[in-house]
Amino acid sequence: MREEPIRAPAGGAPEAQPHGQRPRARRGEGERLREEILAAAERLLMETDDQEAVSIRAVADAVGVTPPSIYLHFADKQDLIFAVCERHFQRFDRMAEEAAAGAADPLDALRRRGRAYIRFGLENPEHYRILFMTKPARQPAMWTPERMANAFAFWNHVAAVQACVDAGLIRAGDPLPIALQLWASVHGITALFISNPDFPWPDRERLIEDLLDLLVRGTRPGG
Amino acid sequence: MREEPIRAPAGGAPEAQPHGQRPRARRGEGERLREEILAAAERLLMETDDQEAVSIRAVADAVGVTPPSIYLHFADKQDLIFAVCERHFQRFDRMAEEAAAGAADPLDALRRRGRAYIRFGLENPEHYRILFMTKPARQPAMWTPERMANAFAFWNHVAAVQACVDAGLIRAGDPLPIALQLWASVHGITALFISNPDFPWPDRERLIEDLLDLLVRGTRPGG
DNA sequence: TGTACATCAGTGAACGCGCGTTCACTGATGTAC
DNA sequence: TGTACATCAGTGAACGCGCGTTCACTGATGTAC
Repeated sequence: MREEPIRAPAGGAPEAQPHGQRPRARRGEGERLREEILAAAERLLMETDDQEAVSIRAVADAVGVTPPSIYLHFADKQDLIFAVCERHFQRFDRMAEEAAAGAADPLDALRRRGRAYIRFGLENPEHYRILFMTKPARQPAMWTPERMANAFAFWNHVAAVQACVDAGLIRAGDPLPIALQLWASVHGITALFISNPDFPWPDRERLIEDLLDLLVRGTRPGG
Repeated sequence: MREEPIRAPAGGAPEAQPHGQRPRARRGEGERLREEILAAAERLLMETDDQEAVSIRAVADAVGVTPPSIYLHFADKQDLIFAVCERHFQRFDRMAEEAAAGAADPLDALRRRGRAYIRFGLENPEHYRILFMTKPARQPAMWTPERMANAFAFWNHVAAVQACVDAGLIRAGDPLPIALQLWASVHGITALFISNPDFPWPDRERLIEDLLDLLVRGTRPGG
């Protein structure tokens, strides 16, 4: 069942000529195309869950523009793909905050953040893979550690660890290494699930909760 | 500094004709080519640390054979690449056993195994990436969970956890979930280091040891 | 108010790319009788 | 002992592939004077 390449609706025109569907932006409004490209690429990535299906040509087609136009707004394909994922992950920050909102105490909040992290990764596996599992050689030049850290609200995570330390729920000390260790662990289970869905995992939810238990016990003070 | 494609030494012949370097195997000895292909591919993968550089053509050239010959022994490229990595990882089993050999107690042995796992992954990042971080769609058809589990001596790992349970060093219960949680965590830090070497990690060795500490504390009995 | 000019937002066509894989074939080796 | 035949271990040539990206160009919009 082959589908036609996705195109923007042709409006009211009964016979829309190729690429005529989209009116050229006025001067100073070139940024609008950037938004349309991001939206089209995001939709393609969600539909296919495969970054290779999000070709420059497919995105251009979806927007109603020719391929070279993409390069007016993005340095190359990886730059576009990462921008799409980065923008998508802005939702994670909000979700983590919401998850932590009803927490009984700082430790419970940290736990809920971890659960939200894993869940968000599993719900958006291709986005997750692109941002956190791409080999360095394929990362765009402008993909800095700071951008990556922001993508999953790393500093809020560190603050959540600090709150536990302040409340005496995690052994005293620099929260940064502990935050990194916890991140590594929840990344690990997320990444394994994503890359190896057919591994004979026991109940996933249970495994996640047990891992969170283990991590919480491991960070207890007075160890 | 471009290099010529790697070729097998031409022996003593002053003018070796193309593909004439390698004598055709006798009947029943076709398996020898399989070994030579694996060896050449392994060498290419080690030299380049990039599975895309290990092309069918490059491997065939290195062996002194034409590309279609590869398909006499491997279903496709992924099948070859995974076979190379799987074979390479057989060394890990031995390394883990050696690492555990001098342990003071079963918990120390488990810890040493974890350290060896991370180290082996970091020393062979492309192999590790291929076996444990490849997306399902790119895994060869015959890459089963059993083969993956064997690749990193999973059942020895489970036995090491069981030994801790038996010695009362890990809380009683099914060792399998605990083994999976520990695996996920050490995978996490390995994978993060591999995919994000430029992240501003604090001292890596320290971070690894701290994570292992955390995991050991988290599995303690009487929590 | 008119107009030469600059700039912006795109277009159209093509390049270059080596790659994985397939297909029909061959020449040497062994084997049945 | 000779020979027709089967089989094994390869070869040679080509297909198909859409892809990312670049380059020279254009037409509409705005602006200085």
